[in-house]
Amino acid sequence: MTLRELARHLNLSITTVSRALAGYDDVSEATRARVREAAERLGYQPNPLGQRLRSGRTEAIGLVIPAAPGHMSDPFFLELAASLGDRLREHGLDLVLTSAAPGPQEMERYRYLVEGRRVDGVVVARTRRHDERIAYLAEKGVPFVCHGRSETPAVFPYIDVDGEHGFRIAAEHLIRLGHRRIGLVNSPEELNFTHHRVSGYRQALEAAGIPWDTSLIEYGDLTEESGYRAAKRLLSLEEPPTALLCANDWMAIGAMHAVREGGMWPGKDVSVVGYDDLPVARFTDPPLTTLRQPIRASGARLADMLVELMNGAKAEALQEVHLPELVVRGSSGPVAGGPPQPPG
Amino acid sequence: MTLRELARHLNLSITTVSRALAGYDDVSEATRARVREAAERLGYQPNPLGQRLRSGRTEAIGLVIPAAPGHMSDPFFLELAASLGDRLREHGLDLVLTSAAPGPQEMERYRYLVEGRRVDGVVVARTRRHDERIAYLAEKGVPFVCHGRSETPAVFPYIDVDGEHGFRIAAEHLIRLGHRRIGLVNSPEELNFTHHRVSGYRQALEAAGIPWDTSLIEYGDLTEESGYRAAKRLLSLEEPPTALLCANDWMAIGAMHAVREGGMWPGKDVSVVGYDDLPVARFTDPPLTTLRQPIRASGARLADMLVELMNGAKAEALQEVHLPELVVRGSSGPVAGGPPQPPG
DNA sequence: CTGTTAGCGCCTTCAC
DNA sequence: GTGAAGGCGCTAACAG
Repeated sequence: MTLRELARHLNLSITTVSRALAGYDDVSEATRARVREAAERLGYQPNPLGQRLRSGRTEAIGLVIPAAPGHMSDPFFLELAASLGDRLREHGLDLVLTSAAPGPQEMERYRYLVEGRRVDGVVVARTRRHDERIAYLAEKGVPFVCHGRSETPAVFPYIDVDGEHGFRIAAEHLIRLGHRRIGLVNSPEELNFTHHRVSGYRQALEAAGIPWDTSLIEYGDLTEESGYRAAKRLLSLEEPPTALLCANDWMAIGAMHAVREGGMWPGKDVSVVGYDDLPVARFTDPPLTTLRQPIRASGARLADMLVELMNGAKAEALQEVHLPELVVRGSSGPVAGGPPQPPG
Repeated sequence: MTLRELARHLNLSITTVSRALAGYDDVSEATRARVREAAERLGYQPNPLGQRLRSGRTEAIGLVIPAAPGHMSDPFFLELAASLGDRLREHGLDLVLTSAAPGPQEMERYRYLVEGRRVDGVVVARTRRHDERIAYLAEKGVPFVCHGRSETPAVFPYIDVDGEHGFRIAAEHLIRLGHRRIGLVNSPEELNFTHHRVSGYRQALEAAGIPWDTSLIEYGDLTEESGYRAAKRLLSLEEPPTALLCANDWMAIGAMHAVREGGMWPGKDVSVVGYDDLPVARFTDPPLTTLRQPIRASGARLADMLVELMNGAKAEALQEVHLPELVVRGSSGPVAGGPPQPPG
């Protein structure tokens, strides 16, 4: 059922039908009613292909998940994608999804979306400190919004969670429990939030007069496995930490496993703190102390921001930083008499 | 840069340029070379909007994740979506993603995609025994493929994992370890795989001469929370099970938590088995015995199937059932002397 | 108030 | 080997 067919049924011109349905006020109420009724009855739906060619807009937004398949156990991205997709649909936009591990292939995906004119805008997730994607999109002048800030020189809308605040309150929490050797199971250095978090951690240490010790920092790639390995390394130090601050819940779960393997108890011998408050965090043993981020709300807000941007809003006015909230559970507890024995 | 502009640059007609680029052989090699070079140099890319209107195809495939935002911690869907998206792109198709909890809103999403002509085909995930979505798509004649079978009367391509086999070998494993009271932390009854799995479980019991006891079956909704609750109920039976077979890893994690809370040890007092082999399964304490499904490969294969279907392949020829593999870890072990004491 | 006309960018008969 | 013309479905400027 096309506009033309509908018009023929009604003995009207295509134009009139189009305008009647679009709600123009230069069409008589009688005609409009007749058109509406017929459209309803015959199940007319405008063909988006025609509308899109006409308007030059694809009515689609792109999202490239920055992880290779097989390494995306992170529900974070699913929540983000789903909430984005849902809210975008309310704005009449489709969400087009692909994935690619950071690197040349990832940039190729962006070029495909942008230069192949497959989307009107883009959402960038998990920003990096120096972010090629942002530089590219800014240069091309494509509307885009980011989950996370970046030091890449460009002005763009973003939502971020204040990782500095997060790690500061988490470290303060541990310090209050008596911990003075707090290991960091850190995220990759290239990620933008890594720096904010480290600096929050540092602030808490300084305020408590605890010396800065780089041997207490180990890096992982946000997977359980990498958290496990990083924790292993930290726990085998001569003077091991009594607490582990981890950059996400997955690494915290890996870290707890390492603690267990060392014959110690998370929350008793070694405290462990995560980040994200995934649903699973309530069900680990012991349940995980962690920082809660509002993922779902962020997705919806990012969708709104992108629409506002495309409608001409200023990027400067579309920048938000939210505070994470510390959720204390059993995996963090008072420091034990002395530091725990190293494993083995 | 449009075809017309490119043609003008070359002093050629649009037709010739179009055909030169499309590889028709009725264009001279010299012209073709000239056209190719200019297209390259000027960065010509065909506008998909024009192609789509012309061909009547949207070049997009829809996926509606059957879960409300906030309840989709299931990395399964992310893996599926990402692997689908990547492979579809190789076929020149975009993946359009939304989500909706099963129910009227979900059907509305499908209608939006299909009747709104926003996609050429659809992927249905987590099929249900009687599946409205399948009935709808079959009736509309839209090309679609499913992850999972269904009893809904329709012939369609699918990939499924043999849950009957899975739960049978898992139950056999537990029986070999001496368990005779094996509780089921089951998935929702409306899901198609639930029945296959229960029947595999039943077969194993029968083969071992263990009587069927419906009080050992509790239902959850695949979240940790529901697994926790179901396990609580089972463990508070007068004669509690010594092993818990769970329909996915999340519920298994919830179940292990319940076991712990009852002062018992997963893998010692009560064995726990999951399903999916999520990355996290290696890092729980104890690590989780579970059934491994090839999710990533399934996504890619589903994309291929859908393309084949749209190219005229018979649906009957596109139906595959894969075998899951039992991965034995520490959460399952020999039955303890007697049944464990109920908690509290 | 309604209809005619044109054009978005592409592809594909058909004619030369 | 190449060009002209038409049309996919829609909207909007412009007449009447």
